[in-house]
Amino acid sequence: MRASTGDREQDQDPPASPPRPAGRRGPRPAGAATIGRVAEAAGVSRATVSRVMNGSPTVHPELAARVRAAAAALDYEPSVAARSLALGRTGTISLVVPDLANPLFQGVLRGLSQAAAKAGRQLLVAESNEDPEEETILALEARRNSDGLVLASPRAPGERLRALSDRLAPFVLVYREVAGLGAPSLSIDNAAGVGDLVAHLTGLGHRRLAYLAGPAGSAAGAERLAALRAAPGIELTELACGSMFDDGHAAARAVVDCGASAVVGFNDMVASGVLTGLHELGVRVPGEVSVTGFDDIPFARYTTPPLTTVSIPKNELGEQAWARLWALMNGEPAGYNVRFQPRLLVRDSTGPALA
Amino acid sequence: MRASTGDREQDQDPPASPPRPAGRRGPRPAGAATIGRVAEAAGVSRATVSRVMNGSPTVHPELAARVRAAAAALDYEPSVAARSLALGRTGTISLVVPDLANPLFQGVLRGLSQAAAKAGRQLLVAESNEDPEEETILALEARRNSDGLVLASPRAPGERLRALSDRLAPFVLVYREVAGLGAPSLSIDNAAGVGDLVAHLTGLGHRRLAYLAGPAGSAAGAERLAALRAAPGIELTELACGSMFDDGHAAARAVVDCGASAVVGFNDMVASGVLTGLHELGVRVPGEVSVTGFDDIPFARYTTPPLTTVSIPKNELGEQAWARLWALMNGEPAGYNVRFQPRLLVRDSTGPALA
DNA sequence: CTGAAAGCGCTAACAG
DNA sequence: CTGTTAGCGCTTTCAG
Repeated sequence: MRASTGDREQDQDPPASPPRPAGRRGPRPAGAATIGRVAEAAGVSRATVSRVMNGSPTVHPELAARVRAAAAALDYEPSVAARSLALGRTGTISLVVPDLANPLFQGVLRGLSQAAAKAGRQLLVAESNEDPEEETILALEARRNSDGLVLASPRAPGERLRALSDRLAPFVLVYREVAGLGAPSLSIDNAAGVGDLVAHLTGLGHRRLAYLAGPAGSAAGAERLAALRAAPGIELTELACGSMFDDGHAAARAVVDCGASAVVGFNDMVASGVLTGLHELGVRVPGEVSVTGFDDIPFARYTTPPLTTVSIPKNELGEQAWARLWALMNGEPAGYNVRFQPRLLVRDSTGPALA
Repeated sequence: MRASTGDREQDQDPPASPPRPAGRRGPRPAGAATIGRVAEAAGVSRATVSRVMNGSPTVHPELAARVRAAAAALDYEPSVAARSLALGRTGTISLVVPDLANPLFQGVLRGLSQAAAKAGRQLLVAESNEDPEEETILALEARRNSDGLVLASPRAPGERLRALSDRLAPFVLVYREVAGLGAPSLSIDNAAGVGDLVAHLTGLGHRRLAYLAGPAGSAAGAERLAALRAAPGIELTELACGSMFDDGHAAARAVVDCGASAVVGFNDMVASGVLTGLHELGVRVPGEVSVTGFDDIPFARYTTPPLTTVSIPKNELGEQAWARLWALMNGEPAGYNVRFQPRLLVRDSTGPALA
């Protein structure tokens, strides 16, 4: 990367829009239409308007038509707040994640967003910036503004989650399982994923593996490491590493030095980081060393060479979370926890070990 | 990409959580604490509790303490719905985008999310799946559940936006500018970006450029193409192309055939697609042909070679959108539109043209 | 500095 | 099938 140019921004166009009075009282833009006005205009009671607006079939067609006409004429839009108060629900659910830039959470965001939309529910989103304490606060807050919560909190102490459980309910936990929690959880079977990876690698003749360990706090990282340590028939070198591209990039040297024939990255970012690092060092992948990742982020298909990795159902986690939450919100039992089995995706970054 | 293994999912753990009654009335979990109960417990009026909860300084410290104690003892949490109804605002703003998987919108999502959080506001998110019609519906709906809206609607007809303007206000438009709209807009100066790119390329001696055109509907694409056509001193070949990696990948052949010494991608995805395609064809980048992208998505730093591209302030768009919206919500004038000037990022995918 | 009372806009029994 | 009547839980004048 060499240079860069360019200004920041630049104004233009004349201003507009008259300043409207700041602190009004009452929700509506001014003398906006209420159910009462519509009732009056249509010459019926508010109850009838309410029924029409909610599609009750027990209203005489003619009246219904009159009401609809009046509503349209007045540009009537029901007040969500009033509705929530009367109904006791908001029509909204919320999602709290550590980091919106992380593809893992983007996946559940998308899945959840679409599932919720399909059911006509709105979605509130909050991000904790990886702060577990903040996470629980946000969760509480988000929960109060909605009818249910999907929580991704990889690092908050289980104890705290259990303590908050009642106030968060109904909610479902994703990417994690906490013992004794009264909420369903959807998680990933990291051990199985690692198992598949190791089987693939040993099948190709690899014996000496290097592991690019992720950040210390990560529960997923711990599971993956444990599984690796427990894997039979391999000789493991653990290399400290973060979770980002640059961490993997920086580890390339150490990888070649340790003499491993295959390197297992904590996730796809560090894996593509080593990929680049190895390329720079003139080490051929998969010719001289094989590289694997974890997660199958969108980017993983497009590295050179395309990354062999373990795919986890990110979107599906979101969809399933919706299904669970929906059940919970309807008073159905939480049901069994589920642990998704990852899927090995063999691409071109792995090959036979040198004889 | 060769094989794949693995199951889908797998149950475990016994169930739990007693089914609670489905259709109750009233918001709270059951006989939850209301302001009234707290008042009673503290031996004061509801008005006083309200004052305390809202930090009014005009309450006797002792009373305040009693109230707080009672509230804590009862696990009191104010009803957001009731509050919204009485106050006339929800404490929430909303964001509507075509596609949550798009890095452009993820950027404004993050920027907006953080800015709103800093101000103690919640964020509602909705995604239209690229359907302009749906977009406006969602926008209306989202707006009703919040105090303000940030809308990214690259394809909805300007006419429709103008028509809806009143009902959407206060709102701000991002990545786009619509004439005669009563709302501020934050957009990108695509022509300037293209200008920088062309200057860079011609500076390196390139004369024959190929342009990988984006999808037809895109306003940004149109601006970029127009700027390219207007650029002096170059010979331009326009190649049909989409906006995805695979589109760029597929275009590699055509690029070499047309004899251009530099190829300008509609965005970073197609640019990295050609990068890969050219690599496969044995064409050296930037040795034989130079490649540029647009947007500076996170991935762009990590392609081989790293992509020369035009960076646009995605997060900042979100932050600024918040600032504008906040002003609007306080009855301040909409102010001038702003058009962000992109910044050329020269990395390693561009080099001198062959003599 | 505190309490009483009147809503915010909508829904849901319950009569008719 | 329609209207009347109570609220949902909180805020906010307005008196005291």
